[in-house]
Amino acid sequence: MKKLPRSIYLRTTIEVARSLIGKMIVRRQGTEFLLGMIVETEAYRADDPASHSFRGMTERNKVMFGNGGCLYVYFTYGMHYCANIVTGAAGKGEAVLIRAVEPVAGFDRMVKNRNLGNEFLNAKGKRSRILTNGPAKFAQAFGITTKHSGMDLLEDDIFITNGIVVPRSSIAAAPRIGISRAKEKKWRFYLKHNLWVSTA
DNA sequence: AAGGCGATTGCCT
DNA sequence: GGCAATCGCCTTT
Repeated sequence: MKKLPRSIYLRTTIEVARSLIGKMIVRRQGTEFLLGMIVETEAYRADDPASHSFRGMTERNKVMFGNGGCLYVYFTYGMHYCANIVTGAAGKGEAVLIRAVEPVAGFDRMVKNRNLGNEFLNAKGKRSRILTNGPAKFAQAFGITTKHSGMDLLEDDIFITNGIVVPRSSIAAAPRIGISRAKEKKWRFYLKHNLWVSTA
């Protein structure tokens, strides 16, 4: 499968967030490949009080100000990692948070990465939702930590390819989750009726 | 130098 | 539905 070109990530952040729904994120762990279909994203703009970049560049968020198409991973609540795709040209300070994916391949490895019990192996439907139905759950299932922050998605460890074609009418726009500012902005996008969406 | 809090999760009631 | 866990970063003294 072919990686999405850099130009995809250089469009407006809202457009990137919406168009990533249905795309496939691929993680190579040694000889294993983990695949997930992106089903939920959130856009964070530079002029957005809810964005880490709102008050300018800091040691934590400097990756957000790099070139579009790189990974920005941050650590929060003393225990969780969240993964974002940097958007726009270098210096802009915008990104798209990956909030949820539907597991497509590497299910057993995801179970191990999440430290879940054997009862989840080969789990189907509702029982497996908990694998990747939230930003920190996705990051943990895919083995993504701050060590990967700054990686380029046009390289071979973590990248994104075309997935399924999703009609615009199948994508919902809603307020973002877990923020205290700019709550009214409908910059969360998700695949309607999908079981792995965090609020499903 | 210190205090508050977070783009969350999982457990408990 | 409510709340503890847990710590690095950012803001304020």
